[in-house]
Amino acid sequence: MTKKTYTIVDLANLLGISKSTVSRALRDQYDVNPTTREKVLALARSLDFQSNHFAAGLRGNQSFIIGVIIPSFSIPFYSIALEGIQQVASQYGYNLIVCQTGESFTNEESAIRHLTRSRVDGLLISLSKDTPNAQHLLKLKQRGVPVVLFNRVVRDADLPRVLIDDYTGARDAVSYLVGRGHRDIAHISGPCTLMLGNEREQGYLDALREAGMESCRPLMARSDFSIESGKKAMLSILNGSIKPDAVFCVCDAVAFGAMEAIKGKGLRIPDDISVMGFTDEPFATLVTPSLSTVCQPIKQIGEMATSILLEYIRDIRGIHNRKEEILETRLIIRDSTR
Amino acid sequence: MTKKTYTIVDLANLLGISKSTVSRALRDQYDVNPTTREKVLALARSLDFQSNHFAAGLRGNQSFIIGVIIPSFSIPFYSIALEGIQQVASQYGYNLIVCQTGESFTNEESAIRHLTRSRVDGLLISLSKDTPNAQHLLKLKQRGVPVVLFNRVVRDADLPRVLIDDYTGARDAVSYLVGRGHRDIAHISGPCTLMLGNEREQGYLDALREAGMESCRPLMARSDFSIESGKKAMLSILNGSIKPDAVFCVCDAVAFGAMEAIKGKGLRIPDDISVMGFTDEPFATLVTPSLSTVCQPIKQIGEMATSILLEYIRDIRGIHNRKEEILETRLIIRDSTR
DNA sequence: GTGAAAGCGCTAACAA
DNA sequence: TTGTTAGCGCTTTCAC
Repeated sequence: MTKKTYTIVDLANLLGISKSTVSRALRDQYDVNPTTREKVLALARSLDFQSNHFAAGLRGNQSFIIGVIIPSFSIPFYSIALEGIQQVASQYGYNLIVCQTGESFTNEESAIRHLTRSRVDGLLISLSKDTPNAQHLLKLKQRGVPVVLFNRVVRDADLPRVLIDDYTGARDAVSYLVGRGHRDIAHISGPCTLMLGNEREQGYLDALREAGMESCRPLMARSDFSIESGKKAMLSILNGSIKPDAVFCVCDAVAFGAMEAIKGKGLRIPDDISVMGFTDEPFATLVTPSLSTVCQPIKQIGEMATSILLEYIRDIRGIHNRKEEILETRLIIRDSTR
Repeated sequence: MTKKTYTIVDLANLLGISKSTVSRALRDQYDVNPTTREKVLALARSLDFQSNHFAAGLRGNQSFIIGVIIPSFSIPFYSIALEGIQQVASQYGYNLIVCQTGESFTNEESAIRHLTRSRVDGLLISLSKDTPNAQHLLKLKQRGVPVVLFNRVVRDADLPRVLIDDYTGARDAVSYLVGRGHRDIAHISGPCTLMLGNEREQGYLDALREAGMESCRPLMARSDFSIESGKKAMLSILNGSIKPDAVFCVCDAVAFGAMEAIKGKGLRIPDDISVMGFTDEPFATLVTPSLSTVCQPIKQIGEMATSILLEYIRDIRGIHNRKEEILETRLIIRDSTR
């Protein structure tokens, strides 16, 4: 029933030559008689022959697969980053196996185990919000598995990584709010384990300090990266002792949640409270009012992380020659800030 | 530098037994002396041994990989479906290689070639909007590659598939609008090649007919699945000879675009025009006003497609015993309809 | 209960 | 330029 899938031995027998010659002809990289090569190629085409990637990989001790670990498919940032990752990967003949952790450290660890067992040639990782430290990553490093981190890292993760300048992005955003006359600027920050959360918070604090303003507890709340938690955090600020006239959120999703909370209280955006997000996901333009935010070059982050990983894998760059790439952000003002 | 990765031969040598025994012990599925097994397992644990998936696959002629082809990571439907797919796949020890076509038929064909070359054990496919027919899929079928289609199919695709009842979903939605007193209901439909577009359009037409209303050209426009095209289509309707008091859109993204167009014209939603979407993506609740829509069990679609594919792969169901699964939708009324 | 040996499909010395 | 041969790491007869 099932049509047989051909092997190079089949081709060799059909042509009355050896399988080595077939193998060589197929990869045109060796001295093969042009006539022979043509015959092989023609037969391969007509039989729709596809050489077995895995057998080749087993032999050459590589799988041509890159493992990607992300917190969730449903975070638009990762959808877009994945497009960049896939583009570069497939350009070099690599496939992707993508695992999502659902923001759980345990799942992250098992994903790593899973992928190394599948003998991926390298790993692209964006940490879960629950990941407390980089122990599991350092183990990978010791084992010599090429790893590049992107977007979400923890402080002690001494591995190649592609990040954005979270600190400056946040400081610029808050400075902008200050410049527009806001006095009581609230901040909803991210999980304290991830560097991105700390950096953005520090940017917020420094922007206030530079303006001679005090930061104060009642205007600060912590969330994760979900809409729901953004809503809750905003509510707690709104119910606090000081009424904010602006809020800077650790990410767009949290900003969306904050907007819901603000509207729910019958307050107007931006008249009563300005809202500033971070990332510039596609939906930032679609909410009402459209969201002012700090734009990240998302796709480029994915592309760059992949390029660097491929440099390690293809041994262009020594594995212990750690590389860090910091990309710039850009402030985008829309209608949620006055 | 790089720590060696161990093989079963290493374990065997270390323990002074044969690699066959190690192999058997590791898979606890054969008669192995409990003591021996314990020794093997203990050593494997302490060495952090991970058996080579591909070598096993090469031997057993399977890769434990499922290929997934989707139009784009950035369509929320697929992010969610992917979660369901991954959940079921990993439960059975399968990995996912995901390719996106970017809505291009050419890319779809090359993704298929790519994945079969990688010897995936089966394929989960949702067609691109440009795919004109099912020729390429039938070729897969002839080659005996297990394939399950989901969500987006073309009419002549005689393969196992998981769909929703697009027709009924659409008819119910439009009937609801009729029942709420709307008289001039517009429709923005999808690409005419995909069944989903035709079915939803037919549901729209039949709902009107049942109510004794005429459908008319000026109230119908075609789009793809993008926000931009939804906006453009809505604009063309708005500039037409008949002013609609409601619009039923082929999907949520198109509805978001339509909402932008309507607002841009200074019209109010739902007071002047009601808007109805299809799918119930997460952002349906976040736009203003929140979007009334037809809810699909997205994650369940992914889970079910994967379960069925696995049945074929694991030969529980004969490959020529085609199976079609049609899931129900549910109308969700929010604030975009009056 | 365990070992020896063959073989999955491919690549890469090494010979010819 | 081509063929022979060994072997990647694993599973699975077939003996013992």
